Formats: sequence, structure tokens, C-alpha cells
Amino acid sequence: MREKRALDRIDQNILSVLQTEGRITNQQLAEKVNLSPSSCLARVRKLEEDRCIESYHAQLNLERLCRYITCVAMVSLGQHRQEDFRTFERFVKTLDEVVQCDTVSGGCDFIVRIVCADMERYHEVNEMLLNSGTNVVNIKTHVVMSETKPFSKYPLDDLLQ
Amino acid sequence: MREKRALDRIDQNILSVLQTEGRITNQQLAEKVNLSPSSCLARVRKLEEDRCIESYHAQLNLERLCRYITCVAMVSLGQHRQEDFRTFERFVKTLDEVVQCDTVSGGCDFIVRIVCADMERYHEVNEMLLNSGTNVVNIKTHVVMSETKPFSKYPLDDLLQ
DNA sequence: CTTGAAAAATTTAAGAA
DNA sequence: TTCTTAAATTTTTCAAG
Repeated sequence: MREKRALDRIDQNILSVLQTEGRITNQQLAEKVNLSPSSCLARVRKLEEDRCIESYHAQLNLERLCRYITCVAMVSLGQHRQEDFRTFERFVKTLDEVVQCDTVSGGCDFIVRIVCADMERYHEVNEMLLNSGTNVVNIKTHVVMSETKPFSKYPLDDLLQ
Repeated sequence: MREKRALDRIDQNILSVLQTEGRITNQQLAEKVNLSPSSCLARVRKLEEDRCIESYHAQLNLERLCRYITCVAMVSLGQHRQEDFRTFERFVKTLDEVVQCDTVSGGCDFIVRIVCADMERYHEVNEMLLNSGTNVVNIKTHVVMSETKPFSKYPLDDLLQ
């Protein structure tokens, strides 16, 4: 297991704030965590440098932008050689409409999240997955009716002690 | 269906950049989309105001921070009255370790993503879901072995024409 | 580690095209 | 719409506690 970065309370607070307010100014952040702007910035830079903060992203509201559907596909491979996994993983990374993919244990091998224009397009993506060069034998599709709780942050307070 | 915001090429480019570089300076962004800083900022503010940009977030690298596991739970309700759905939806929103929940069609009713410290804790969360006040009759768990393709952006280029 | 002040860079508003 | 200019704000460095 990789060695973890030691975090004090202030670092935790900084990370918590940046998770939900990624574009907060350093001054406001410093105020929230009771630090001077300069030491606050130094900590943020260090967290970035140590790759505790991976990146920053704008969260778009697709509803406002275009028609789309989200599907979750449970994908099973016919064989479970390491090479079969690798090939599939490599393939999904090339598809922009596959927005997320996890390798999982349980009743299937991969859980694949797909965002595309409509059902017709989803069927095309499905075909592509079936013909990905790997031995995909089964895809069970769940259509997302409602994003009840969209991802917004990790439960830092629960995870760190 | 809600009316969509009209986007020209420049708006699309701005959104694409901000999806992957959420903390880019306005000057750099303006340069990338071939606009002056002031008109670029005006467009960004308008996209924010129109809620095309929902929010900004820091993407944390949990690996560097703590021990944790991610599980995906496929939850089925015993009955499908609207009230049963509502109750469950309300409940998962109160659990920080439930980082994402979708209401879906297919072999189950909800797909719930859970990030917690370890398996022991996962079992506790599972119990909580089973006793959520709703009629949860079945939970099938997939443990995430590897986040093959973490979510990073929507396929804007595919979705907008 | 921290603070606080100064310099550099960026954001933002206003006026003109 | 856009750009240019200039003022306000923020970031960033650095000497010192």
C-alpha cells in the first residue's frame, strides 16, 4: 500500500472547501480556514504538488445544454485473462461517451457509465463495446431516469478518522 | 422538455476548457478561445448565470489521502409507489458516504455509489440502507477493484451536434 | 510554520468601436 | 457583440518573527 500524505486539521479543511468551491479565491479560503493568505496558498500549492489535489473541474449542467441520456452498462467478459481486461480497459478509454468505467467484483466485470445523445446512439456504443476486440459476452443496461444524488464530494470527514 | 441554452462555437470551447482546467486564469482561457480577457470573462459569467456551469470542484486523489473502498450497490425496492422512491432518495442524500445515486430502469431501482473506510463500515452502511424506512428488499454489491476510467468530463463535442 | 508588506499578475468595469 | 484601457483585487514572493 502506498504511503499516505499526513494531513492536519487545516489541510483537511482546505480540501473540504476546495471540493465544493473549486474556484474560491485564496483570500476567501484563507479566511475560512483561519490562516493568512500566504500560508494558505503555500499549503494549497503543497497539496497540489503532492497530488492530493489532482485537478480542478467545472461541473456542467447538461440539462441546460443539450438533449442526452445516461446509461449504466454492466459488462461481463467471457474469459478473465489479464489481457482481456487490459484490452477492454484500453478500449473504453478511447470512447468519449464512456464517461466512467470501474473494474468490479460481483455479478459482472465492468460497470460502464455512458452519456450520449439518445438511445439510437447508445445502441451504437453498445455495439462498439461488444466488438471492442475483447471477449464481451454480456451487457446489461440500466437507463438513468434521474440523477438523484450527483457526485459532488468525497466524505473526507468520515474517511479521515 | 426544458429549453436549451444556445451555444456558439466559442461557448463550447470555453466549456470544454473549463471542464478539464477548472482553475485556469481568465487570461489564459481568453487566449485559448481567441478572445480578449474581458469578453471571455463576460461569456463565462453569463454561462455561470445561466447555470450552464453549475459549480467548480477540486478533484481529490483519495489514494494519497487515506484508506478507503468504493462499492456500487444495486438496490431494489419491494414496492414501487412514488412514496417509496421519494423516501429512499431522501435518505441517501443524508448519507455522506453515498457519493452518488441514480434512479434507473432495468434489473434494479437504484444504483448507489458508496465510498467508505473499509468493508466493515460498508456493511454498516448497507444495514442503514436496508433500514432506511423504505421497503428495500435486495442489495447486490459490486466492489470496485480499480477505477479504470474516472469521470473527468462530458463528451460535449459528441453531444453538441 | 507563521505573518505582513511589497511587487507582479489577474480580474473586472467602463467607454469606444 | 467585441476590444482597449485603467482601477480594483488577487496572487505570489520574500524578509522576518
